[in-house]
Amino acid sequence: MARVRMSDVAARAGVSTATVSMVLNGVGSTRVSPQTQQRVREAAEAVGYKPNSVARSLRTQQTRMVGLISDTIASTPFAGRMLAGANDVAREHGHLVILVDTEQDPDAERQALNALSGQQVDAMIYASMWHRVVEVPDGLPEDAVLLDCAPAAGGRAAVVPDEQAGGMAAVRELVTAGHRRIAFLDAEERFELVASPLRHEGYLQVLAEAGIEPDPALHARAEPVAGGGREAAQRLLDLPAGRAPTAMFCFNDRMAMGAYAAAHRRGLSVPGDLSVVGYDDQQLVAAELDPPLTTIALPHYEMGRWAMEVALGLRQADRATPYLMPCPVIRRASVGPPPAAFGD
Amino acid sequence: MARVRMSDVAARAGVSTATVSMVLNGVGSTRVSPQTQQRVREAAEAVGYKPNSVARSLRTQQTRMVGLISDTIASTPFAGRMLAGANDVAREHGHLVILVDTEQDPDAERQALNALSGQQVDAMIYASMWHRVVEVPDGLPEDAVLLDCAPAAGGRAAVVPDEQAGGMAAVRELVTAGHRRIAFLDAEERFELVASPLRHEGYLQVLAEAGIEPDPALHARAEPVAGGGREAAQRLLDLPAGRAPTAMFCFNDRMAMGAYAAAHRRGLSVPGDLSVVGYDDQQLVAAELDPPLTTIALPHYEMGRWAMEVALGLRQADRATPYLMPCPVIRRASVGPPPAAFGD
DNA sequence: GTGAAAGCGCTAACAC
DNA sequence: GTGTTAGCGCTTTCAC
Repeated sequence: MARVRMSDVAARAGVSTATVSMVLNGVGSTRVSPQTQQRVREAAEAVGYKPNSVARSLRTQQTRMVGLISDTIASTPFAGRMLAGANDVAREHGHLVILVDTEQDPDAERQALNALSGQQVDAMIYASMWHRVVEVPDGLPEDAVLLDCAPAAGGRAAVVPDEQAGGMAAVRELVTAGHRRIAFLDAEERFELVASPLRHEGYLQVLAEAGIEPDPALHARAEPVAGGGREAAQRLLDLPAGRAPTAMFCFNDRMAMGAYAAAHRRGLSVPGDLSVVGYDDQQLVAAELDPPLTTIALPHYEMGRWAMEVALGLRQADRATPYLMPCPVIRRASVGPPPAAFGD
Repeated sequence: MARVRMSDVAARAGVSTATVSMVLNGVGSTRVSPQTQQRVREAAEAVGYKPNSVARSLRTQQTRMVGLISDTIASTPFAGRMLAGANDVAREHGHLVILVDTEQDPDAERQALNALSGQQVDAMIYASMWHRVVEVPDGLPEDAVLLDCAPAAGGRAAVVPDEQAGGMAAVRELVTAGHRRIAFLDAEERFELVASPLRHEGYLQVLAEAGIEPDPALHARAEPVAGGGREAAQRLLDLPAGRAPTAMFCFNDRMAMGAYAAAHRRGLSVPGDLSVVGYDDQQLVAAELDPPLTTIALPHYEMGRWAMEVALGLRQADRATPYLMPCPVIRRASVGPPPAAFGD
């Protein structure tokens, strides 16, 4: 079954292809008579006409496709939400997204850039699967939008999570519950996570607001995984009574998972004896922990939407500094008042 | 900066566009003189020529793009691996993938199908983000490949995990370690997971091979999440000594996480007192548990590759029955011999 | 060994 | 109101 073309519709309706084109694109609504329009539509329906977007793209010079280059779609559970956000906006506006995963290979990146520009995509998004600062590859169009990463050199539309505000929100949960000895289980510096100093800054700021003197002993660092969190938490819990924390703000949910383990090992209950706040809102971890973890969500879906909106010109972006997307707090059950013994 | 076309290269090299086309596509290598080829290549380089694939596609009637329709990319941590597999193969063969997420909305599905066929994609993959049986939407091309789902009506190329073999492998781990009282923490029937009866079948089969009489009391069902796993495990552990299991094969890693919790609550250690095997190999759960969980991996990456290979015609598929992709066992540290008390 | 010319399926000036 | 026509940028016969 050969594809039916516009000329087939035109022939059947007894009009020219120009007329068919106008009618089907709603352009000549005022110019073409209603009867003709009717006839054209019926003919199109009858022969099962489907426009060929390749031909249209060649003619109009726009493809209604946007390229999305990502460094590693596979290894992060967040990728999906980001793609979903971008995808939704694209679909809402009649666009398709071409996904290319470069796996952090500069070669693949160049190739992808070439392929996409050859494909004449209308816009491009360059996405990182975790918040970082990137060296923008040359060849990336000026108007490409950076998603979950900030350009080392600046001057580009970009969106990243507002980590500092997120850190503040996390610590506020704890301060509000009455805690004064609040630890920060941070990632080790060698991981070079841009979120790390930002969240720490937020932590310090809220302590200051609350008039709490930050205790350097309460700023622990470890590998940002469950095991690291457990070790760090154990060290903290080993502090002499009165100096030990009654609450922990963890760099991520996995470390929080470790903090739970450390507490349980010494017979402490969460949140009875120890309150815990995580970061990331990783479904598989945060929601399944017992008790469910209060945490700060990374706004991946929203960032995906934002990036696509800017890419499609639906929204203006300030190229001077990345847009900071708020990180909402997800209240579950791991925060409570400090135990009476440490009450004051 | 206007795009440079083939005619620009031709002009600069002093040849016709036909010649440029041949040279750049390596078609006329025998026909065009080496000198001319050289000149053309230099000219192309000099003016920074990038072929316009839209025009090429219109002419050649193939776009080197494959459409990948998925039902929910967002909500599963596995989506990424599947996409990565498909993407890798596509890239290895000079293709691009257009990703469309329909969020299980039949309307969006129809739209996506239309958009992709209008886009003249060379092939199509229809992916489910968890193993199920699907009603294939009409309009899906005959030669589309189903990924992680089986067509209700049959007759299509499809790939799904070999759940039964996976179940067998899991239970074999336990039998080999010396266990005879092995429980299966299954998902409740209301979830209608096609994997569930298949894994159960594998479980029964290995018990039979090992000459172990299956005890219906050891086939527990619960919601396939951590909480469900914990409850089911508790019930099992409540069985009178001698009837209680020394090992548990859990429908998924989250339930296994619950089984750990149940064991810990009653002071049992894993794997000292209780051996546990999961399913899925969810990185954030399986690897971070303490001790790390022995589990069966879902071969998402491989299935993604397989689907793309079939889609691109690099591999033949039997349309009569879905291809069963093996699920490898991932040995970590949650399996050991049964405790001496229950030794025999 | 190279070029001229037709045409992929569509849109948009411009005629009438 | 509707049709004619000229391309969009490329590939590919066919002529020379």
